[in-house]
Amino acid sequence: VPTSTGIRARVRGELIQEIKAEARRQVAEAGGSALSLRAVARELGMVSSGIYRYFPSRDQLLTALIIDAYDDLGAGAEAADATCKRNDFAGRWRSVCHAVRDWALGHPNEYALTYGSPVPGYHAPQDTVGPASRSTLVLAVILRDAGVAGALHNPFRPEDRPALSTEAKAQAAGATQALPPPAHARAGTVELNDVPPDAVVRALTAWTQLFGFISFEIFGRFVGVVDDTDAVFAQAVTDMGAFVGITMPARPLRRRPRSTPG
Amino acid sequence: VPTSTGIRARVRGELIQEIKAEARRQVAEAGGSALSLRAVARELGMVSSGIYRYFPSRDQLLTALIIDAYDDLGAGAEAADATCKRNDFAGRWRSVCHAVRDWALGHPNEYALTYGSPVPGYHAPQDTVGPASRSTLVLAVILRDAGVAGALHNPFRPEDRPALSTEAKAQAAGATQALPPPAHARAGTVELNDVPPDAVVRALTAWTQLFGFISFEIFGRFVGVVDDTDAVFAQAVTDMGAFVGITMPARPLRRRPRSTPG
DNA sequence: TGTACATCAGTGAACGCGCGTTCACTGATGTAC
DNA sequence: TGTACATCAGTGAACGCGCGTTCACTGATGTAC
Repeated sequence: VPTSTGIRARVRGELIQEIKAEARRQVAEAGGSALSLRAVARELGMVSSGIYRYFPSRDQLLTALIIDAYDDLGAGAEAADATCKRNDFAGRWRSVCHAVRDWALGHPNEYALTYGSPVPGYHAPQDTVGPASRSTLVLAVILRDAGVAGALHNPFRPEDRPALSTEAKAQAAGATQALPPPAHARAGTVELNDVPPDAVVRALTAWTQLFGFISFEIFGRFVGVVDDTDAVFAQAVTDMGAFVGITMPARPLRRRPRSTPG
Repeated sequence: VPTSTGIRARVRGELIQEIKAEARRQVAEAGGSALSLRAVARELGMVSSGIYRYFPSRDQLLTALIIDAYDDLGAGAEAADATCKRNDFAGRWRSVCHAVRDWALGHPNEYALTYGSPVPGYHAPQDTVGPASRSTLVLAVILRDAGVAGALHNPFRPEDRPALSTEAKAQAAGATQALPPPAHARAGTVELNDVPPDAVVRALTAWTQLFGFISFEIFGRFVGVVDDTDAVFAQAVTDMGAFVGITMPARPLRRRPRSTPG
């Protein structure tokens, strides 16, 4: 019976987790480029070369962290989506957007690792693209569901409604096909056939806005301009939801807990 | 006569420019954290310690580059704005947004330096905040001018118009006051008294969208999703201009020149 | 115009640091008969 | 159940690298009388 092999494998798995946890701690403190195998080993009471039993190189450890971060964010987005009634598209949109921001503010350096400028000298391998799209896919599914339910309307007054260029329309069709199947095969490929192309383009725009806001907040762009970022973010989520075409009823502001200084 | 002193000062100034140019080249190639005083000196045929005659530390050289980058971007935005008739708010909005993106795509690593995740171990000093706000100020002035001219309308159909939370409204008032005077004192403080608070909040949202899109494009988020980023960006600029409240007439797509592979 | 002195640019050696990765090794843990 | 062997985890020394910064120095360039 290979139970003894199982024990070795389990211990090995646990140590891999410990290494990642310590590496994550370092990334959280000083950013991705500060990740050092020697420092990780030191902290674990190990000699530096010992790490090589578990990760073949620094880059592979970094890759593992990045994949975990994407998966963590994606799981958070999926969980936030799951708390809402399926036909409450405004609620789902809000819930997922706030979950993405909450995760980012809770893990600023992991956010920087995944959505900031790439770590110098590191190039992401193919394995990251599945997990990377997981959170985006949640938003895409909301869009699709709203489209299928006929709950997407162009929200602009006729006289203010911008024309959709033929080139942008073509891109909307392309993006519809391009959505990859989710990492853990929770669902099949997302088809956006029931979403009008102008709404697809506005959704792409909203997608960039969501992460643009979060990046600005984490990288300090709002200092001296906006202090109550909770309020402005919530308003932006509402406005952009409406912009995409979801009807967004008013809702009281839910705040993030703030850490109280000693 | 101090003309001889003048000569020394001029030569000194030129070498400072050469050092910055070489440093910029390195940043453009490998990112901000790869900037090395030794490498700069080497490339200039100088011994590494010689640099210290011109910059007291690596961080100060990096700061100089960052300030230059902000100023370059800001000057580009101002120039783009200046090409338009003052009351052509749609044209000014488009022109400035495209100028910001053009600059960013032309200087991806300087963009990463300024709008990406902060360089590890580096903390930006106070001198950068003036230049940093220069490009933003151009957008703010367009918003103000449109407001003063009565050219801002809430573009949403009444039934899709999101409510403005009282907290967000308060932030709009704050942001109005907070806009700093421009770096080179081209104009006084920008007052947004004639811009309705909901439009101010939507403008903040559009601001984050602009840089969010550019960051996604430069950091490779669109790979496999959108290929004609020119088209989608132009559409996003149009849609977001309308979202803010500017009437955006249709306009043919102007493309960025693409580099043709050898 | 000519000399004495001060300023400044650039040199070269050195300090001390931490890094990723390799390699031959020692024991301990598990496997097969 | 007991022994012989293979696997694997972790060690410790070493290689070679590039970095930021300091410091005492040598000449050349400019200044003052």
